[in-house]
Amino acid sequence: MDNNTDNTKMTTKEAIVYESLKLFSTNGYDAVSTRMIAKGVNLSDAVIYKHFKNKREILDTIVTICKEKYRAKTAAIAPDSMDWKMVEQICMDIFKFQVTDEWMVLFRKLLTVEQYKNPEMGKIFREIWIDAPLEKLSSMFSVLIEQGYVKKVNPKVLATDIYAPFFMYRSAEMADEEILKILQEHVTNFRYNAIADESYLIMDEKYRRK
Amino acid sequence: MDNNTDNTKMTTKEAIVYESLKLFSTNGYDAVSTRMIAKGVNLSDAVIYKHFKNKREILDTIVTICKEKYRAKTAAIAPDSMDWKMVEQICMDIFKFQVTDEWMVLFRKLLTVEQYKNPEMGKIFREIWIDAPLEKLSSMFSVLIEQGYVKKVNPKVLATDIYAPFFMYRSAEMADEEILKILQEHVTNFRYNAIADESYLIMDEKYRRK
DNA sequence: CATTATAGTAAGCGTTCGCTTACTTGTCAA
DNA sequence: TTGACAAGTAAGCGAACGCTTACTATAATG
Repeated sequence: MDNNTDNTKMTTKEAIVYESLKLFSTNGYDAVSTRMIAKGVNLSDAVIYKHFKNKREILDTIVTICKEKYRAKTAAIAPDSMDWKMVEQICMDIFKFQVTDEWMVLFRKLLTVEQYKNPEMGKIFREIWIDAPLEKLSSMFSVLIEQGYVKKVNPKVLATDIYAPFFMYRSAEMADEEILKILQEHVTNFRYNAIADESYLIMDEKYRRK
Repeated sequence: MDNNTDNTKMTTKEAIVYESLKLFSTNGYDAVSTRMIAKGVNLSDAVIYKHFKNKREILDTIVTICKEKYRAKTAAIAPDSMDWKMVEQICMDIFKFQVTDEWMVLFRKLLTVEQYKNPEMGKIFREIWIDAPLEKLSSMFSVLIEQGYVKKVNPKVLATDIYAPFFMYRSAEMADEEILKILQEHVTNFRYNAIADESYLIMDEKYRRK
């Protein structure tokens, strides 16, 4: 499937990048030595410098690759309709991608532990995990409000309200079933509060209130 | 006022702890050398080992001190009444404490960057910044629901909904006025959605709906 | 006044760091 | 066949690491 996690099919350079991402994301950039990385890919540490001019270039390569993976994935999330189901769909797509894709999970951890030391990392962290999701949801709510589906509330507030719990529980590495249950309840409750006119939903059994 | 930030009145040991906290919280434990700490307090690096048996003990001391500061502060937050005003009060008290108190800000950053490397740090991070606030708010909502003030919704969902935005924006180091405005709107909107019977609020001009 | 403990320093120990050098091996086109 | 080159290794460089030692100044105590 995903050859990024299948070490046997990776080139040495790819293996170094992947191993470095794994180590950097839990230990932080400075706490990981080039010898640790080399050991992880069963090579001499000198071979790293055949593929990268220095340690920093490994980190830069990671950032470039992960930003591109993020860009490609989020570009694919294009709403083809604009109703409540789509909001739920977008929410779940974003969340699943952020929690399922191993590179994204590791990249988020890396950005988390490097955000204060490295301002560029902090900027990327905010863009990817806060600003972009809020903006996307915000613009969706704007349309839904205009169409009369959602109550007239500041769309950024709505975006914040629905997204923040995902952000919080995800940061906590607690994505077990109890959390998913709470998040599901949260979305249901949010829908109940936000929707102005549910007649356009009543067609779908799934959304019918008890 | 707070002698923790007044270096002139600190003992050498206190100065070392404070300087270490500042450095650890932005750079991470491993990326900070004992020589950097010593330079920060204008002393020879050897003097650190007159006060601490090793580098790790500085970190342990920081954790002990900050956990105690946290415990003392949150123990002081005891609701004397149980109405909506109190919920807002608790929310704001927790938030202000978490954003204003310099030791808590630095400690939160430290836990953030060390949470994956050090499981104990991860545990403390979740306890202080997620579990404890959710539990506190949750129990308050339970009472308010029982009293009929708040709609019958899972109290943990309510706690999540009101607290998560504070968590998210705070993690992002974005506590500027625009964020505070959004958070204020968020609380207002939450109140509007959650309250079952607003007659007990109507006495207070502040809460009267337009 | 002599003693003792505390808080500081300069120097340096052994180890690990990022990185380089000199060298070997395998591959593949001319 | 050979020659060029990419991909690997062992060894080691200078610097920085955590930490120790030997020593000094100061202040309190018997």
